[in-house]
Amino acid sequence: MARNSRQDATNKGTLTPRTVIEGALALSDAEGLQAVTIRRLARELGVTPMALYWHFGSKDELLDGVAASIFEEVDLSVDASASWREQLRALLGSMVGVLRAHSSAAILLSTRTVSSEGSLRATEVMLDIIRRGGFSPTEATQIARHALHTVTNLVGGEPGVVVREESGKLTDARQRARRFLESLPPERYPRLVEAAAPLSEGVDPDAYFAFGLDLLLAGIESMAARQR
Amino acid sequence: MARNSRQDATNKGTLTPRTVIEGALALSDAEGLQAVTIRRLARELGVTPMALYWHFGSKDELLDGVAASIFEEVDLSVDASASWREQLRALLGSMVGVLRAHSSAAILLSTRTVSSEGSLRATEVMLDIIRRGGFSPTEATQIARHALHTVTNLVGGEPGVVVREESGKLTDARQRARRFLESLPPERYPRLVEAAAPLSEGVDPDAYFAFGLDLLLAGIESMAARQR
DNA sequence: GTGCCACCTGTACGGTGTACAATCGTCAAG
DNA sequence: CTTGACGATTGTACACCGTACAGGTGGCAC
Repeated sequence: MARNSRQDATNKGTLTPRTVIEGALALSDAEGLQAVTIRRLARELGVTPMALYWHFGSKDELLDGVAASIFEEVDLSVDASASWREQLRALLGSMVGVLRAHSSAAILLSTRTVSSEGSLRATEVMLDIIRRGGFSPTEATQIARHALHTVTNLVGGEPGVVVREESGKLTDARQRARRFLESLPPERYPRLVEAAAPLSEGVDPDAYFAFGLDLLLAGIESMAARQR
Repeated sequence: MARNSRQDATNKGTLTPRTVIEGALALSDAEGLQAVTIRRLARELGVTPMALYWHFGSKDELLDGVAASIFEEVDLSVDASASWREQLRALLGSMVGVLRAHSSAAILLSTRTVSSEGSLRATEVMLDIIRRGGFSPTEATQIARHALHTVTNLVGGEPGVVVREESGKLTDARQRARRFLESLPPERYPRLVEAAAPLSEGVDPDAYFAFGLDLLLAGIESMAARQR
C-alpha cells in the first residue's frame, strides 16, 4: 500500500521528536516518571532504544523536551477586564491545572531551566501582569521566579496528596499515622496531638492547591501594598 | 591491640547506621546526591556494597535516614521574648541554613515524608508558633505544610543559583542568556527584553533566600491579619 | 544505476539496585 | 575448651539502566 513520503512520516510508523515526547509524557502520566526509561519508551514506540538517540542527544535532552511540551499547554489568555491579582491567579491556576494533569512529570519543571517558546511566552505574560501590579522589572523577576517555583513544587511533592479511589489500604495508613500521633506524650508534643486529625488526614487536592495559591498570592499582594 | 568490644564498635572499623548515614551525607555534600550510590558509598566506607543492606532494607530507607539526620541539625530554640512572626522567621531561617549546608541532599526532604524524632520536634515547634499567631489547628497544619515545603524547595532547585567562584564559564553562559533575551523581538516580548538583566543575572543566594522567606512570611502574616 | 544520507538496528560496556547463599568473628551455654 | 547461635559481612549473580560505536537500509537526487 501507500509508501511513507516524508510528509506523513508523522502519523505512521516513523519517529519524530514530537511522537517521542508525546510517548514519554503518556508513559509518565500512566506509570510515573521512573517508568520513562529509554528502553521502555523505545519498546512502547516499537523501536530500538538507540533510535531515540537520533532525535535527542541524550535522555536529559528528551526530558527537556517533555518539560517544554508541558509549558505549551498552559492557557496564557488574560482577562483584560480583571485586576492584575485576578489575572495572576488565573495564570497560576492554569499552570497548576496542567501540572496536575502531568503530576509525575511536574518535577521536571522545577529541576531544569526551560527556554522553549512556550516557556518564554508564559514568562512574558507573567512578568507583564506582575509589572502592572506596580513592581519594578527586578522585583517582578524575583516574584515570577518564586511563583513559578512555588507552583511547580506545589504539584511535585506533596506526601499526603497521594489519593486513590481504592480507599482501603491508604485509609489504613492514615489511621495508623493518626493513632501514632495521638499516642505521643501530650506534654511533649501538645500541638502534634492536637493536630493529629488534620495532619494525618488525606488532603483534598483541590483545597490543598487552592490554599497554596492563596498563600502565594497573599504574599505578593502584601508586598505590593507595602511598597509604593 | 585492643579488641573491639561491642561498645567501641562505633568508632573503629565496624559499620553502624549512623556511620553509613554520615558517610552518605558527606558524599552528597562533596560530590552531589548522584554520587551517593550503594557501591560508591560502600567503597568509601571500606566495605562491600551488600554490607549496607544489613543496616538498611533498601537505598530508599538509607536516604530516609539521611533526610532525618538533616532535620536533626535544625535549631529549634525559640526566643520567648520575640513575636510569633519573628520566631517563625528564625525557625524557617534556621531550616534554610541547614538545608543550604546540605543543598544536594535538600531535595530528599521535599520528596519523602520524614517521621523521625527530629522531624516531629520541628513540626511541633512550628505548629506551636503558628497556633500562637491565631490560627486553628487545621489552618496551622496547612500553613506548616506549605512553609516546610517552600523552605525545602527554595533550597532544592534554583537554576540561576549555581554559583561558582570560577566565574569564567558561567559568566559566559549568563552573557549568552542575556544577549539572547535582549535579542528577542521587543514588540512580542517587551517584558522579557526589559528584564533581560535580572533574568540572566546570577542571583545572590542570600538575597534569593531572604526574598523567598519574606514572600512566605508576608503571605502568612496577611492571612493572620485577614481572618480574626 | 549509483551514491548519498537520514534513519534505524545490533552489539557491547560500564554502571546501577539488590536477591541469595556462603563465610567469618564473637559470645553464651554445654 | 568446645560447640553452637547469631550478628555482620562478603561473593556471586541478575536484570536493568544510559549510551558509544559501527553497521545496515531504503528512498531520493543525479
